[in-house]
Amino acid sequence: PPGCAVVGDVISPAGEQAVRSQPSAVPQGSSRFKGVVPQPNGRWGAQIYERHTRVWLGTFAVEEAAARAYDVAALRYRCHEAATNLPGAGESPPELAFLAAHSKAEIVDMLRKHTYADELRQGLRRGRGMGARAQPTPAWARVPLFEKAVTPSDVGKLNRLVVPKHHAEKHLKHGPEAVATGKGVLLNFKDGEGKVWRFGYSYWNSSQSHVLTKGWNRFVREKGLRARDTIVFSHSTYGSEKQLFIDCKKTKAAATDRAPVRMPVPPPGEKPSKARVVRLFAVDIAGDGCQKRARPV
DNA sequence: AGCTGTGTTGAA
DNA sequence: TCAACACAGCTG
Repeated sequence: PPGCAVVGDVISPAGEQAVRSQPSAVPQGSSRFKGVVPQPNGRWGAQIYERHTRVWLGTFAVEEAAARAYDVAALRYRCHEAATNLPGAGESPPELAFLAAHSKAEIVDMLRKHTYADELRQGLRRGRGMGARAQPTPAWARVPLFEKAVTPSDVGKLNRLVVPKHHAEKHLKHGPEAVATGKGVLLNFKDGEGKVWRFGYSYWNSSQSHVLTKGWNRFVREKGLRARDTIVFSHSTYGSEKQLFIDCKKTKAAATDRAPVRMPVPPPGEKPSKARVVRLFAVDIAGDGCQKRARPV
């Protein structure tokens, strides 16, 4: 049966880009959706406010996608009182449980990376109601593909990882159409914690190199990846769906060169939840949630 | 070079 | 709290 390939979408086939007739700023006027703002290039941004500050939810090619992102964030931030855009939002108890099982920062991160749908689906599959956190795939369920010790430029400002040619051609083959268009593909990976990462993967003629591009810098930041650390690629052993994995082996850091690990888009007023978070039955129990609370105006 | 997402403002 | 507008600086 169609096992729903998770592996790669072709990057926006360019059919969706609305034709911009007027070069003036913000030609779109405004959106009919709450939390959705037009971008100068005809795309759509999504944002939600909390505590006087804006939390950016990412940009989207289609207005409805931005509206959906706002809905998801609103359900997580405001629970029942959430005013949502699209019909049916918030009517799925499993999704609500999934939302409750993740911190605001995690949900926002998924929205900005466009991995929310994937992670929700996988979370629900692993299911069990509220326990729907991502889970690591054990080593025995994977087959190693290749490793690379990252170079300074791999973790620098270039926002790209050079994949050694022989490894790329053997393990990360992408369709010829993707190469032809020069656009590349988007590849989903999972890390050791079961978190989904999405990277652009393309071939740069200028440098004759296969590279992981879009999304790579985020991975570097969040993992605190530094030159000479090693990243390991693998894929699942079972199923024909080659779920890809990426993990990093940090080199033993000298006491002096600790890298500050920055967390992704920490919305103000909330602690990032990566490392040790107070969690009970997979639910945050810090003052983050939607418990009833006296609400003086 | 183009785009994202922040700075900022004024209205609701 | 919210979106309009402008644009610095990040990203592909």
